[in-house]
Amino acid sequence: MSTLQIRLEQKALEKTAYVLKCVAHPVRISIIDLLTQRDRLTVSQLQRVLQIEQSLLSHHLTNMRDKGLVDTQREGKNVFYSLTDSTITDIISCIQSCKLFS
Amino acid sequence: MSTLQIRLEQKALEKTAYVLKCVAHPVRISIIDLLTQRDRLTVSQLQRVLQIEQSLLSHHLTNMRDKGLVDTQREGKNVFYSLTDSTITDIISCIQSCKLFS
DNA sequence: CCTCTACATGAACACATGTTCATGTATTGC
DNA sequence: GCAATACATGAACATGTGTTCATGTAGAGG
Repeated sequence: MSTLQIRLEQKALEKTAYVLKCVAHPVRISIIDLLTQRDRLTVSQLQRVLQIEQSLLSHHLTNMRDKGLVDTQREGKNVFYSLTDSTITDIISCIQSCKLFS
Repeated sequence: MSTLQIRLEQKALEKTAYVLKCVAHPVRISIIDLLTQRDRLTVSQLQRVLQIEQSLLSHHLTNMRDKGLVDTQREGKNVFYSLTDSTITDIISCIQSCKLFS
């Protein structure tokens, strides 16, 4: 029997919690779900589906961008959002397969 | 091209966010990590490894219990904590394989 | 240059969360 | 019954988060 210890470094723990906290919101989970379906979407496109106030959506997107979850590209008047790391999707499907969450 | 829509029901979204929010904390991630290594652990055992105040740990554990992440069994003076759903572990390993989190 | 569209930002607020400290409760052994 | 161990709980506080509202900026078209 090996000694019991935390298998993650402090830094990794904090980063993980930091990013997970950002995922842990209904609107932001929806955004991730939508971005796995379309690769990239404008704010307006997201807003049409999510049916929330433009500024609220913008705050959420800025939040996700700050934490490195999404990237942006401006094209004319539009700003396209996309997932920086598509493996984030795995977390969503992982969650869905978890009885705890249903 | 199919129409764009959120593939999760509102209830599922909320439950997912609710539980994820609970996972998203360094101490609680550590607890999950430790409980995947040992199946069940007492508060004192956890405290020895985590090196945090007893009451703080207890609050975190109560929190996790309220949200259905862990179960408890009392045996004499000890209370054993265990994961209710071992698939929660998948989220942790999923996170670790995700570049975003390192 | 004006206006419209698309998006971002900042202040303000209500509310949730993390932590500490003090105290409470359950079980065991004497 | 008393003390010690193991754990839980509650109040209080600081800090963080989600949301709204008002306003700002950037690009396109006329």
